[in-house]
Amino acid sequence: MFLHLEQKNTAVRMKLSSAVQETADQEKRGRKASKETRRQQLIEATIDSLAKRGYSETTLADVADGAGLSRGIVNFHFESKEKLLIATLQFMADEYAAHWNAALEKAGSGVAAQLWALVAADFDRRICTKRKLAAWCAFWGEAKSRPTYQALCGARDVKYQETFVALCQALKAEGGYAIVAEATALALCAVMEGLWLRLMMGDGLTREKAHAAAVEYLVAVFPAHFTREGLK
Amino acid sequence: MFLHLEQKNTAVRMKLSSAVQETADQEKRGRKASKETRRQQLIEATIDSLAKRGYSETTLADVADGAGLSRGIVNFHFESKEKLLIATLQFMADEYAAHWNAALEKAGSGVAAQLWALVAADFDRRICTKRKLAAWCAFWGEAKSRPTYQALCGARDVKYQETFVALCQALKAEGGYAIVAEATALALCAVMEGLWLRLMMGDGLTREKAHAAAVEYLVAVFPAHFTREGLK
DNA sequence: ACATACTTGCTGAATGTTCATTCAAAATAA
DNA sequence: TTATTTTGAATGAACATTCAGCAAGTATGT
Repeated sequence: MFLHLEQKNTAVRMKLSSAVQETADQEKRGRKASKETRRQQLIEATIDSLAKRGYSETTLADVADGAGLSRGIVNFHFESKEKLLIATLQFMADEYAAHWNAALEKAGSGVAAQLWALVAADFDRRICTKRKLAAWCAFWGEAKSRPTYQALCGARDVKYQETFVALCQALKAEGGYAIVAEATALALCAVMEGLWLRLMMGDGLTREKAHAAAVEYLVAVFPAHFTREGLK
Repeated sequence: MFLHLEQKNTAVRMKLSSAVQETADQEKRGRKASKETRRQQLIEATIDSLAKRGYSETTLADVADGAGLSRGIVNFHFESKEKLLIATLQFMADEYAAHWNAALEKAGSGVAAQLWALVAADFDRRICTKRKLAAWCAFWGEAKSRPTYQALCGARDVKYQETFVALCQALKAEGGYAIVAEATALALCAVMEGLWLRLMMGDGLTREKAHAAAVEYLVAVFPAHFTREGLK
C-alpha cells in the first residue's frame, strides 16, 4: 500500500515541466533557494493552467498536478489561491516591463529606432507566446471587477504609454507630421493590444502577420522615418 | 411567517432593472411572449452580473436576484448556466452585428463614408457602454479555452473583417495610397478592439477620446479622404 | 562517530463552503 | 380542471483551505 502510493507519486513527479529542469542548476535542496524555486515552479504551472483551462476553471489541484506536487502545496508556499494568482500576474508584469525596457536600451538613442524596437519587442517570441497571451487575457477578463488585477494589468502602464507619447512627439518634430501625438500614441498602443487579443483568439493570425500589421501602421503614420523593412 | 416572506419577495422585485420596465409594453402575461420576455430579462441580468462581478464570480443566484426572481428560474428558462451564458453572448453578438450592418446601410454608397460610419459605430453610445464592454471582456477572457465562446466572440467576424479589407482596398484604388490593404484593415480592427479593452480598464479614457484616436489613424492612413472632422 | 532534538518542506485526508441543479409543491393562467 | 410558470428547500459535486503527521535535513550534545 505504502509502496503503491510512493510509486504513483514518483510517476507524477516525472511530469515536471522543462521550466524546472532549466532552473535545476540551483540546488533543489538549499533552504532559501528551494523556496524561491518552488514559487517559480508553481507560478509557471499557474500560467500553464490559465492558458489551458482559462481563469474560471483553474484550480489549485490542477496547478499542483501541473507542478508535479501535492494538493496542499500552494497554500504552503503562497497563502491562498488569490495570492498565487496575484504573484503570477506580478511576475508576468515584471517580465513584460523588463523586456520592453531592455529593448529600449538596446535600441540606442535614435528616436525612430527606439519606437521600432518597442513595437518589435511586443511581438518577440519570448514574450508573445500563445501560452503567455492566453494568461494575460485570462487576467484582463477579470480585471474590471478586481482593482488589484487592474493595477497590474496596466503594467502596460503609465510609463509605457508616456514613452510612446514622447517618441511620437519627437518624431512629429523631426518629420513635420500633422498628427496629434497623444492620440497617435494611444492608437499605437491600442493596435498592439488588439493584435495580441486576436493572436490569442487563434484564427489564422501569426506573430509575423501581426507584427506586419503594426509596422503597416508605423509606416503609414511616419512615412519619412520608416519603410516596411525598417528604418529609413 | 408567510406574510413576512411574501413581503421580502415583493421588496426584492421592486429592484427590477430599468431594462425590464422598458420592455414592459409587451404583455407580461401572454404565454409565448412571456417566455421570451423572461429570457431577455435574464440575459440582461446576466450582462449586469458579468459587468459587476466578472465571469468567475457570476452565479445563478446573482442573476436571479438581479432579475428579481427566484433561484430556480434560470434552469427553467434556460437549461443550465452554460446555456444561459451562451445565449447571452449570442445576444450581444447579434446586437453588435445588427448595429454595424445598420450603420453601413445608413452610410450610403460612398466608400469613405462607409468606413467612417463603421468606425463611428464602434464608439456609439448604444454599443460602447461600460456595462457591455465589461461583459464582452469577460467572455474574451474565457474564449481561448472554450470553442463555443471563441466562435461567437468572432462575431466581430469574418464578414466584418472582410468588409474592412474591401473598404481599404477601394480607398487604396481611389486615393493611390501605398498601403497593404489587408494589413491596414487588420490594424484598423485591432485598434478598435484595443481601444475597447482600454475603455474597460477604465483609466481616464473616454468614449470620445477613444473615437478620436481611431479617427487619428484613419486620417493618417487615408489623408486624401478624411480629416479629423470627417469626410473630405 | 552516533544519538537526540529541532527545523523545514511537503503530503493527502478531512472539513466546510459555495454553488449549480433538481424537484415537489404553490401560484397563476387557460 | 389541466397546463404553465415560479418558488425555494434539498441535494450533491467541486473546490479552497486546514492540519496532523511524515521525511529529510541540520544543529547540538556525548
